Amino acid sequence: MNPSPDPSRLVVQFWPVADYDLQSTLECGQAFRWIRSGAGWESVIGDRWARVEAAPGGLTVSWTEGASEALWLRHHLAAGEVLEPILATFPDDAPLRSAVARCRGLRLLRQEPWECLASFICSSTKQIVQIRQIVALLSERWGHEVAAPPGAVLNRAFPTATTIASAGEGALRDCKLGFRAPYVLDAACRVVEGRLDLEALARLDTPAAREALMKIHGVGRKIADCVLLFAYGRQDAFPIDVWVRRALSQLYFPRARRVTAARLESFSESYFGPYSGYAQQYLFHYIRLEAGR
DNA sequence: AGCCAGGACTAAT
DNA sequence: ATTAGTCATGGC
Repeated sequence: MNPSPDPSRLVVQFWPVADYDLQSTLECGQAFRWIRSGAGWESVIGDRWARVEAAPGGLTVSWTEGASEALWLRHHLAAGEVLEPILATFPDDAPLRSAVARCRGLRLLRQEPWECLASFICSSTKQIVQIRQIVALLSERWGHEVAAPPGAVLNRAFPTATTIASAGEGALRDCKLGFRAPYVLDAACRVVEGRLDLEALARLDTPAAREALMKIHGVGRKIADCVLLFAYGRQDAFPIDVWVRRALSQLYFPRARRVTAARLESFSESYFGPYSGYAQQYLFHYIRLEAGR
């Protein structure tokens, strides 16, 4: 069953794209399966291997299947999106000016809903390095092999809901999911049994889709918003985690002793505009970069 | 060694 | 409607 990798089918293209900060985009904590590979990164998107490297004026991209255009990869990377008008909608304030100055070109990826959902259920009270490790373990043990060139750093897809559902809780705990194991299992069972239709979510409005996601055990407001933003392109979704809460409190309510979650939520809904989710990701990445210095 | 991590759930006010 | 305790596990 080994889809024998055929190096001759490796396609390499240069894509001209303005305003693309590849490192910020792939390492800002929105996705967990882009792995460093020399001067670039590798991943498996759906069931296709891909590699990306920053180049002057754009991206050098390679893949192994479907020789012509790789629209799936262009879509995932948001390489056709024009960033300037999005950034122009941000409020003109000091925090966002600093954030954009620091990581202009950061883009929101468009991820597979199931992988995104399962990954973010695993994210609860975990550091990003650990989430990446969990996702790698799950994929190595339970993902099916995909065609990849010799020497590729990874060659397995993220496991399907069907596979996870049949894997069992113990097998998931072996991948270091801890107390999140039954949550991911529950989500997988819902998908397999048709009680959760991830494709149908795309046709719901954002509040209805959020409500449906939050019915899954282990999915609260924050994780639901991550899935809405990173998988369904709902750029008005605004995930508030510990870092964003810290950023909003310090940068926008510096005098307040304590800011409630409800206050931050209503502020985020009214202040940041139609691309608030984009602004959120700039603030998230920015404050983490600052904290790491 | 102790605190924190892209939280959510439950039980108790 | 808020609040404390609990859940695994590892980085720093």
